[in-house]
Amino acid sequence: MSDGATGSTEQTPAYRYDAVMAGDIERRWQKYWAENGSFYAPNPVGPLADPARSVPEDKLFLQDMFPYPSGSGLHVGHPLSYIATDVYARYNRMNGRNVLHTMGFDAFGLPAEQYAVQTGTHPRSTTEANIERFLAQIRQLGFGHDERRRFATTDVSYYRWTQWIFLQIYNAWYDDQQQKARPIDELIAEYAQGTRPTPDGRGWAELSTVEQRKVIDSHRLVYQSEAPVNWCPGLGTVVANEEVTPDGRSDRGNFPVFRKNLRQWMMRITAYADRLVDDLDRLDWPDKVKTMQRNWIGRSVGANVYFPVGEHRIEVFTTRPDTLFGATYLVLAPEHPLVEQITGAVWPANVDARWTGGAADPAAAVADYRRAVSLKSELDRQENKDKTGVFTGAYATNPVNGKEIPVFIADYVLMGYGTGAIMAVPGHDQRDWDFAEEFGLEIVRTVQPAEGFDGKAFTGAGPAINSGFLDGMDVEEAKQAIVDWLAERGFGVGTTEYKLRDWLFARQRYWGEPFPIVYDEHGMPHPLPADQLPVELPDVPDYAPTSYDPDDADTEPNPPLAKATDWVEVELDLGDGPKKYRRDTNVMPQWAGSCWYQLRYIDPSNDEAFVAAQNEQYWVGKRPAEHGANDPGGVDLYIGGVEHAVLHLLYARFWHKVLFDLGHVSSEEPYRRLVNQGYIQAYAYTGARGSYVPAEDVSEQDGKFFYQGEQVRREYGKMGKSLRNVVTPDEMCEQYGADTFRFYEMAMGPLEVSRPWATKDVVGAQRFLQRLWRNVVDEQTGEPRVSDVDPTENDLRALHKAIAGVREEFSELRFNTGGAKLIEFNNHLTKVYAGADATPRALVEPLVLMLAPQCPHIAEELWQRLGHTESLVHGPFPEADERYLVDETVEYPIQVNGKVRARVTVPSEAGQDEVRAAALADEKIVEILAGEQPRKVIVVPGRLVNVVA
RNA sequence: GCCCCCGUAGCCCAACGGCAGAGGCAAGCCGCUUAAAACGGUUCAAGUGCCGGUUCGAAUCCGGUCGGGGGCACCA
Repeated sequence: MSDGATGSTEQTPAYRYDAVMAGDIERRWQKYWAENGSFYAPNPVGPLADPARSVPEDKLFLQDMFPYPSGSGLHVGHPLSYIATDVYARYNRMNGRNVLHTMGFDAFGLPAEQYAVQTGTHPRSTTEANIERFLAQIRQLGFGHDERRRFATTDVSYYRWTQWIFLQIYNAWYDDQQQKARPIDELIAEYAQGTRPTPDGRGWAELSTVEQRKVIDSHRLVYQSEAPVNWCPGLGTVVANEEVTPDGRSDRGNFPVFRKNLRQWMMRITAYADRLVDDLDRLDWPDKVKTMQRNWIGRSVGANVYFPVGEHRIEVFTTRPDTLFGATYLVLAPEHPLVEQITGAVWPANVDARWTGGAADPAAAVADYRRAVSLKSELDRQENKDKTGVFTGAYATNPVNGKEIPVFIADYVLMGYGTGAIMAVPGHDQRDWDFAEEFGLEIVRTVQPAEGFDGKAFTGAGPAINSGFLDGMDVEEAKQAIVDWLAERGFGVGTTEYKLRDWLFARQRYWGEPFPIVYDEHGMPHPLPADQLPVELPDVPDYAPTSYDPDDADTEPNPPLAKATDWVEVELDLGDGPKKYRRDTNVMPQWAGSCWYQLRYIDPSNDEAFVAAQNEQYWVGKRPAEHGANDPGGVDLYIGGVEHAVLHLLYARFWHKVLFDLGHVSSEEPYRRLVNQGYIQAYAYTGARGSYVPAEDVSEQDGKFFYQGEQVRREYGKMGKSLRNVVTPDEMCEQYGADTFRFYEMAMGPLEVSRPWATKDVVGAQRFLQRLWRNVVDEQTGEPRVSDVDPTENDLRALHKAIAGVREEFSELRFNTGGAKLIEFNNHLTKVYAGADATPRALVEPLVLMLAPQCPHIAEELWQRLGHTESLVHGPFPEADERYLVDETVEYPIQVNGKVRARVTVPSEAGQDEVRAAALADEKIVEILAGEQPRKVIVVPGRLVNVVA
C-alpha cells in the first residue's frame, strides 16, 4: 500500500496531513459547524429571522438542481456541482454576504414506487432511507448547507403547499387582453354582470348551474379535456409530450407510448407561450438552453389562408403567405375532419396514375391510404422520409389568382400542428418540392432565387416574382401586403402558431401529490378550499397501477388510489352542507414538486403561507439597481445539468409566472442566472466477450489496456454500475480526505466542461495540501511553524498577486484556475521558507483564508492552530493591495515582424516613446535592422514591442 | 439533414488579438535514505486537428474542412 492512502506508519511524522488525519479534522469541523449553526442564513421575517439584528442588504441565493435520492448512492460525478456551489457560497459568505444555500429532495417518483411494488416496502420508508444515505454521503463532504431549510417534496408540510399552488392555478384564468392570469372569481363576475357575453349569447342567469360551471371550467388554467394523450401501458400511466422521446417511447423506463383519447387534467401552459419565449431575453442563461426552450415552444408567425372547395373551406397555416401565388396544391393531414366531406365520388378524367394509389375511386384511395398510415409507427415515419399521399379528387381555389389546385392527403402533414392542412409551395419548401416531384405537380417560383442558386426549393430572401401585385417586394414587405389583402377580402388572417402543447398534468400512479379535487353526484369537479389541505396520500394495499403488456395499446389507466375506497368516498361540506363526494384518484407528475421549491427554501417552516412576501422580496425579488431595469428577479445562481433545459425549467417558469400574475410573488422568473455544469465521465473496458471488466483493475501499457493479462477495449462514457467503472466520494474521502477530493474536482477543469475521471491524478491535490500544511505546521510536533518576521517585497508581490487572482477567478466560478493560483503561491512559500525555521504569519494567514472555500476543514484547522478562536466561515477574505500588483520594471519582448528577437527591461512607468527607444537601441535589434529605418513600431504598453521592418 | 459546444505537451487543463504554459498527473535526473516509499529540487515535452483569410501580430476573429460530444428533426 502506498499513495498516501494509508495512515501514519512508524516512519512518517506524527503530524503529517494524511487521509486519516484529514478524516479526523473533517469530522471535527463538520460537528462544529452543525453545533454552531454556522451556515444559518437569517430571513427578514418569520421563524428563520434573527431578532437580534436586521439582515444585510447584500445577499446571495444559490441553488443546486433538486436531487432525486436514488437508492444506488452517489458516484464522484454527482457532487461536482454541489462542490462548486459550496465553494462559491463560502467565498461569498467570507466576503460578508448573507448566503442562502441548502439542499432538499425531489423524492416523489417512480423508483421508490416500483421498489414498493416488488417488495411491498412502503415508498415512504424507501424514500426516507435513501435520503438518509444521500445525506450521509454529502455531509462527509462538508457542504455549508442551512440544515433548517432542508425538506423533501414528499413531506406533507411541503406538498400541502404544492396542492395549494395547484388550487391557485386551478382557480385562475388567462385574460388575453391584459396578458395575465386573474382569479376565476373575476371572470364569474364579468359573466354575471353581463360585461362578457356567454358562448351561446344567453344571459348568465339563464344558464343552469352545471352549464355555468362548464363555461367557467373551460377558462381555467387547469382543465380536463378529452384529447389524444400519450398512454404508456408499460408504466400504466399517461405522460406529458415532453416526456416522450423522439422515437415514441417514455422518457422514464423506455416503454412504447401510444396516442389515445382519454379524459385528462391539463395545465394551460400555452397561454404563457409568448411570455415564456419573450422573457428568455431577460435571463442570464446559457444560449444553448434558451435555444432549446425557444425551439420547444416553437413560435412561428404567419397567416391562416382560406381555400374554397365547393361549399367547404379549407384553412391552412403558412409562415410564407408571400408565396401564395406559388401554391400549386393543398395537402391535408390524413386524419383531417374535412377529408370525408370533400373526397370526390369518381376520379376526374385523365387523372394522373400516380395520384390514385391504384384505387378505383377517391374514397377507396383515401381509405387505403389512411389504413396504411395508421399502421406506420412513429419510427417508420421518421426514418422514411419518402413522400407518399393520394389525391382526394377535389380541387380548391387559390384565392389570390382563382386557380383550381388539387387537394391531397399525405402524412407529411401533421394533424397536431397548425390547422392540419398546408398550401404547398414546392418552389420554396423542400418537402413540397419532394412531393411535387414524386407526383408530377406544377412548380412555380415566386421569389427570385439568389444569383447562381442551383438547388431545388429556394428558401432564401429575394424579390417576389410571378406574384401579381406583390412583384418586386422583398419577403417581409410581401408578407405584410398579402396578409392585409387577405384580411380585407375575408380570405385569411395573420396568426401565430406554437409547437408547445398544454401540459398533461395527471399521472395514474401512487407515489405523488394527490389532487385537491373532488367530484359531486353530477361528476362535476370541485376544488377543495385551502383550509381543507393537505389531502394526504392514503395507504393502499397495492402500489401498482394495473400493469399491462407494454405493447398493448388497447388498455385503460387504472390508478392505485382508486383502490383506496375509504379514502375516495368522502363526506365534505363545501359550502352547501355535508355531501358525499368522490376524490380524484390521479396524482401530480414528478415535476410538480420541483416547480416551486426555490420559494420554499426561502421560508421552509412557514405555516401561514407558502412563502412570506417580505422573505420572497429579499431573496428573489427584482433588483434593478444591481441587474438592470429589466431584471425579472429570481435565484441568483442555479447550477445543474442541461438535461433539465426544457422540462423542469419550462414548468418552473410557468408556475412562477402564474404566481406572479396572481400577486403571490414579486419576481417574474424563478432563476435569474443559470449555469450548466459538465459531467464527470469515465472510461469503461470490455473484454473479449463484450462484457465489462472492473475499470480499477485495468492497467495501461503503450496505449493498450490490459485486465488480468488480457487486452481489453476502452470506451468512454457515463459512470455506472453496469459499466463497472463507478468511483464513489466515500472511497475518495477514505483514501484522501474530503478536502483533497473537493480540491481535485474543482481543479479538473472549468465547471461547464465534461471531463474524464482519473483517480491517479487525485494525489496531486493531496500533495498540495500536504505542502501547505507543512508550511504552517511542524510535522514532528504539530506546533505552528510561523514567525512574525516581515515578508520580503518579493513575498508581498507574490501574495497580493495571488489574492487579486484568486478573487477574480472565484467570482467568475473559475475554481480550476483559482486553485492553481493557490498552488502557485504555496509553491513560492515552499521554495523560500521550507528550508527556514518558520514561515511569516503575514503570508500564511491569507493563504489559509483563501484556501477555505475549496478546502474548508483543513483551513479551519490551520486557522485554529494559528491561534484564532473564531471560525473563518464568515471571513475575512483577504484584500489585495494595489501597491504590490505593479512591478517596478517590465520586461518587454521585442518582436521583429512578429517573431521575438530580443528583450529589454524598462521601468514600469516608462512611456511608449521610452519603450520604443529602448527597443530600437537594443543591440540585437540594431543588428537585425542593419541601418534600415523600421517601417513601423508598435508598442503595446505592458506587453511587447513589434518592429515591422 | 439543421443548430450548438469542444479539438493546445503522453494525459487532465491555462493563456484581455500580444513572449504558447498558471496548475496537476505521468516520464527522466539529482538530493535525502542502508534501501525503497514519502518528501524536496530539477529536466524533458506541444507550435495549438487541417486548409485558407483578416491583422504589424491569430490558439484566440472570419470562411471552409475533418474528428468528438450534445440538441432538434416532415412543425408548414
